[in-house]
Amino acid sequence: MTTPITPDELPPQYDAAATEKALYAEWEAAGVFRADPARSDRNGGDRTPYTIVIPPPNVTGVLHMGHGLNNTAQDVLIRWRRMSGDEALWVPGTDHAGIATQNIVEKQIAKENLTRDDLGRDAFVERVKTHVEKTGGVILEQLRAIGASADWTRTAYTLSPELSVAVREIFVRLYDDGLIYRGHRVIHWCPRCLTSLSDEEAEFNDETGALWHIRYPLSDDPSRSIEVATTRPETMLGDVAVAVHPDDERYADLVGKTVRLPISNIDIPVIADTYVDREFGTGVVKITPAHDPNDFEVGKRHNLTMPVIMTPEATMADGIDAAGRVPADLIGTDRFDARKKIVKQLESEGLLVKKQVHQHAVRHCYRCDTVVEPRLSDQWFVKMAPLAAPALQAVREGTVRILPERWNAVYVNWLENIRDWNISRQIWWGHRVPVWRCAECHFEKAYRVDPTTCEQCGNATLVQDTDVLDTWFSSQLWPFSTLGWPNEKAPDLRAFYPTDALVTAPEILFFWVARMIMSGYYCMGRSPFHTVYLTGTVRDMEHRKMSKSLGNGIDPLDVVAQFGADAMRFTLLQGMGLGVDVMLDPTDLEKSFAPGRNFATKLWNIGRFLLLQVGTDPVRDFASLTDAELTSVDRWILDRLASGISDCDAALGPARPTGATWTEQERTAGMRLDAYAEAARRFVWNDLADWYVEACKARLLQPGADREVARAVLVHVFDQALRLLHPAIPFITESLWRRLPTYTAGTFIAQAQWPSRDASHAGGGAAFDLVREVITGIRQLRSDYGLAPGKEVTAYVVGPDALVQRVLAESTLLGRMAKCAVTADAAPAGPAAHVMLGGTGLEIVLPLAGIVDLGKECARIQTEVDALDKQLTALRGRLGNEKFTGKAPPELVEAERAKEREWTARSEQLHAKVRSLCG
RNA sequence: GGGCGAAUAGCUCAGCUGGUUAGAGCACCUGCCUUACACGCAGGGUGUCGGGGGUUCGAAUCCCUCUUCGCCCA
Repeated sequence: MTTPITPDELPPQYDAAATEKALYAEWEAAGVFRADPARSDRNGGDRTPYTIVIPPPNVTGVLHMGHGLNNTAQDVLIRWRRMSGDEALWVPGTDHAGIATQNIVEKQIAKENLTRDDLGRDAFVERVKTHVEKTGGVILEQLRAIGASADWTRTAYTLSPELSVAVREIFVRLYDDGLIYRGHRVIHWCPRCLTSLSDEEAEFNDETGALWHIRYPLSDDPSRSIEVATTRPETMLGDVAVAVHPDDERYADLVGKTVRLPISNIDIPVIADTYVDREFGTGVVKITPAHDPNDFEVGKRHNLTMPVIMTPEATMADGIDAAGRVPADLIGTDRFDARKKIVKQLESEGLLVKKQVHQHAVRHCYRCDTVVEPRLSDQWFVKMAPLAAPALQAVREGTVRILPERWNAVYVNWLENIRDWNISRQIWWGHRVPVWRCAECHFEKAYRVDPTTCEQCGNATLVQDTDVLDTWFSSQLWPFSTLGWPNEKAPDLRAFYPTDALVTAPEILFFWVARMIMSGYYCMGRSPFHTVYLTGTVRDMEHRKMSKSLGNGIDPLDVVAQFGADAMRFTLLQGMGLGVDVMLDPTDLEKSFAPGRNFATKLWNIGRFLLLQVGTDPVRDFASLTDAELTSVDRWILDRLASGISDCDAALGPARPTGATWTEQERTAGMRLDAYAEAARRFVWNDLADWYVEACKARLLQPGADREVARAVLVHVFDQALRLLHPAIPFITESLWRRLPTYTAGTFIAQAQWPSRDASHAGGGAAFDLVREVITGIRQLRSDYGLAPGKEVTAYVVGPDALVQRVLAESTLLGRMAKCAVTADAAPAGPAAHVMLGGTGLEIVLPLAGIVDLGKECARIQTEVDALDKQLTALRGRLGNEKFTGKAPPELVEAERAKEREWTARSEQLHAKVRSLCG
């Protein structure tokens, strides 16, 4: 049963707003996106699973164009595999985003003049929970608007009870394996967020700063001094030594003596350590063990004290081991103000030698952009080297491939030099570190279930660690925690792990991707996926990354509202070359999304034509058509369809490695989403619309057997085209597909079979290709000679009889598409324009008395033959060169010979024409 | 400072392991509202393949070098 079509129902412009929401609701209600673990062949089913886990957006986030790009890519893959018969699962969900979410709520309560300490831990966490419940998940709703075909029944959340169990489980395992430990060292500290950060969370920014050269007088001889250089003078209050290189003769006699630390006025030793770079600055380094990671190492080697001279908020204060170091007038001063004051004081005391402009990289908090302060503290760390080993091997041996390929080296380099991961954060929003310590006997242990009494001394005096875990500690489990881990028997886990492709931005290769691979091996013994596809970045016309702070973003929902989700998706796909950034103009959405919008409309109108012309009457079963019934145009479009399908398949696949690891060839194959979009577009627009639909118009007007053949082929080809395009353009394809006469009620194109190449039609297009050349040739002449578009002309076809007949057989088409009658009669004498068909001997003569100027026609052909002869001369030169014929591959030489024969024939044909025309 | 990548049409990019008359989309130029579509149709390529050198019968493609830009890491 099909819905009757009225022209009103199909306006010339597709109305996205009226269609998309309703269609999406239908898909969801029908469970089209729901995966069933029982159908996975890993659970005894008959389908190969194909799984993607979404990079979970921040729970309070809103959709931006980066999400649009990323999720369009994932949706194309998942829809493609779903149609290909895989048990396709796309797991959606959100990340609790510890620091980011806590920051938002802290800002909120700041408006009420409250701090989190005013509320207290429990009340604050409740407050964040409430906020998340209210605003969280908006982004998942927005993903539906762009057509994301995720299985919403499996929506996950990194802070859900289920995933919290997973976090506890891996923590305890790592702890019991000795891979989680408490470390006392200098870490990156954000004085605004008041938490430590991992190395990855403290991002480098290149900045122009200053290098101050400061004189530290010798204690026993203030007339002599040693000069140090620093970019952070305020830290000198925490200096415990100055260091020189042991082989540096300049300072050899000073090692062992002490110098007087200015401002604080205490004596500190001069020590020798190979850490010092003799070439940098003065070759003397001040050692501040509590406020610099390198100095910390030096301090440990030399058994130095480690005074902390700042508060967590980075104001100056006497902290641990720092009594008497910070002068009274600096206490409570912000670090940067203190820097100015200290420089000023040094200057007035004549201890400032000079100030140099200095380019250096300064670490900033990735969440609030505050300058990170290195700070000595106790933190929990994960020992990474043992975890990194299998993850490194996975990429090296090709179990996991990273696309674009160049990221492989970046990944390998990072893992080879991996450092332990600081996982504790001094915030409240997140998974609390599951370690309890006994206040009585100090026994300490990590627990899966909250303990009540100390297992060593039996006292009920256990206190839980107050830190929470890095958000990425829970995200690293995402590919298996979302599937039911740690329950190894969970049906989803068995059915869908390992997953297949991971699609994300290169920025989080280390934050997230590498850690998922490591934890995948640690917890599951296998890599969580075999393909990492790193998308490009969405940028504006000045190539700046789109961002909230720059205000150069584009809201995907605006684009959906104006042009439809299909138009947005297609535009993004076209720009999505492997590793290529996508440029869009936030000030001109019309221009930016015109390509997708135009194609969406084109597709809609092909459908409109077809539905209105073919009608709703039953069509013949395509399979029942005999070869004899098909016309040359039918054979041509079926040939083109076969190529189109191959092109799409080659661009997208292979979906997975054929063996346990990717072969050299497979490793870089597929995932060319732009090539897929272009191949499908080219087939639909340039082949189907421009030629086949035009060629069918006359056939559809004439009732009879051929009309039924045309209807059947048209419907079949369009059905196949819609399927090819569905992953890219889900909404329009679905709404057109259900209106086809072949539609079965209750079915969805989203679940229809992906087209497979029908080789029986391959190569069947040659006959019609000749006709296309004739039409194109005539159109060129018409254009060259400025014939009015409506002006009918007569073409006289000259040449080999078989070819002449072939052209005459398509006279209706030539009349329609070239406004040209054809005849085999002898052309009348007089000026005429000519089309010579490459090497076939076929010639089309258009007598155009009064229009064609003999001189111009002569010159036109002369130009053509000159260009050809130039190429032909080069070609003959090559073929005459024995070094070429001797060394080049034989098949190439043969191809060149064939080309020479063809060009020669054509050249002769043209030369003959020139002789007859130009005398 | 270390490593990696890129430079091809006005713009964004394809051109894989050397061999096609160097391509696509957008933009642009010319002519058309040919009843599916002007968000369209027909025709048009507008290029010193960043500069210089080398290897080769043959280089956009490989090597060296310079210039410019980008990314990752410290």
